[in-house]
Amino acid sequence: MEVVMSTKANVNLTIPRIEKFKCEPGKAQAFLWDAEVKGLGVRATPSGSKAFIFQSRVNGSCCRVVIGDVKAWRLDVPAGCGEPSARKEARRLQTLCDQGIDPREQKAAKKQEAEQRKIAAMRESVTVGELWPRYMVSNPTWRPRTIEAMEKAALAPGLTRQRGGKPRTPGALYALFDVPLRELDAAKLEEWLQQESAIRPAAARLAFRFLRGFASWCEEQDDTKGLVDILAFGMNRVRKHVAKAKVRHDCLQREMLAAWFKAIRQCPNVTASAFLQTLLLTGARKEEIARLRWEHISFEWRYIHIVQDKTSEDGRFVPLPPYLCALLQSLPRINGFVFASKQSSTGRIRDARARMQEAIQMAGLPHVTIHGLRRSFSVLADWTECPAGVTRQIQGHAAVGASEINYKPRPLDMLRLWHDRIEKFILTEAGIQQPEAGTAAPGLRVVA
DNA sequence: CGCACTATAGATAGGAGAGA
DNA sequence: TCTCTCCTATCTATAGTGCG
Repeated sequence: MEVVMSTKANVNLTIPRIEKFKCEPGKAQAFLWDAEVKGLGVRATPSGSKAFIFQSRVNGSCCRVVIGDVKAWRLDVPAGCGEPSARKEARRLQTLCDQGIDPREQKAAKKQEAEQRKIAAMRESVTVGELWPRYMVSNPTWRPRTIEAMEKAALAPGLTRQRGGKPRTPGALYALFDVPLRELDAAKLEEWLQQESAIRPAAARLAFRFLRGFASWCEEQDDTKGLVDILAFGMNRVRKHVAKAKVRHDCLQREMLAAWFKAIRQCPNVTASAFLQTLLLTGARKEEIARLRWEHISFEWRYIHIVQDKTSEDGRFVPLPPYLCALLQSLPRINGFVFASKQSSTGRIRDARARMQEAIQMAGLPHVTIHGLRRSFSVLADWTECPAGVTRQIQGHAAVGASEINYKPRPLDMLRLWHDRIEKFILTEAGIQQPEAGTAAPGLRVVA
């Protein structure tokens, strides 16, 4: 684009002249050029703003640069004075142009430099807590449960419990929120882990994993790359402060079955009683059973359809052995849930631990958790010499080993054969009168 | 193939609160 | 009063993955 030069004769710029100078009505802009310094001028616009500009040619093309507002810049300063002025600036720009340097490029370069300095300053000081919110929204594949756990790890102090009014304890990660990313090194991690592991080892372990994920993410971001000492997370001196996960082994052994069944069958809460027995007799996960609906059970074909979770997946089909079949059939139909509760907001059983403990106590047994019932199923199944793969499939474990990973799911009939045996074994050990071994359901092959 | 490790999902424990 | 829910803190289990 060609720059139109002013037709007006150059005048000696003075402060009064600049003040009087105005953009004529109807014109977009007006120029007043200095006679003393070549290229220096004042540009007025209809709105009344006036700025010193510099206009010249560099490498054959026009070049106009805004020096600044006339109110901000002085026209001239006495010789030898260090202060900046419009005339000085224009002379400087002219020398650049004479050298073939485009002042606009120089300006852009300076601007970029300033931005880089700003980023550098940010990098110097940005803290874990400042970046954490960005990290939290960075991965849309995280499930709600994961996000909840991460939020809890990052929980700030000052909140009150919804029940009881006590203060909530801050998350294990929160202690690091003030730490600049640059200072998140092995020593810092060690110090933090030592403190947190002493109070709540498992929570600290979880928080450490979240932090590690966060650190990898920081490495992937352009503006935070290279700030975290990512190797520190793998160092032995750090990792030795991460507590090992403990493994639970509590389980009902065969010789405990009689006492446990006797106690649990006396439980006045028939729903809780049936729920706990179902857990033992299917080896399923607590929540899988708790969310069972009547339409998931076929008494005709004797199977239970265990739905994966609310998301999708069609889950798995497990057999419904005779005793369990009769037990579930006897339950009252209160709502859509097999293990219904009138009090629960979800409409289904929430927590059967109290009944479990009661039974354990009544039976004089050692402590067994509800998840222990799931463990018990596979231990008890071993007594029937049921193939491990069958037990895993009934329980919904992942397939193990190459032969099973590419496996063809066993037909429900085969599972039923074993499942009936397992149930029979458990009930015999428990000394329970068993229902007539009625007609087995016709072969229903389900390719799940 | 087996193991170790990470990421994700879910369970246990304790206790306050509320309804029958 | 009893029994169950449900909130919170804490811990464990399982799937997925990479490596020797």
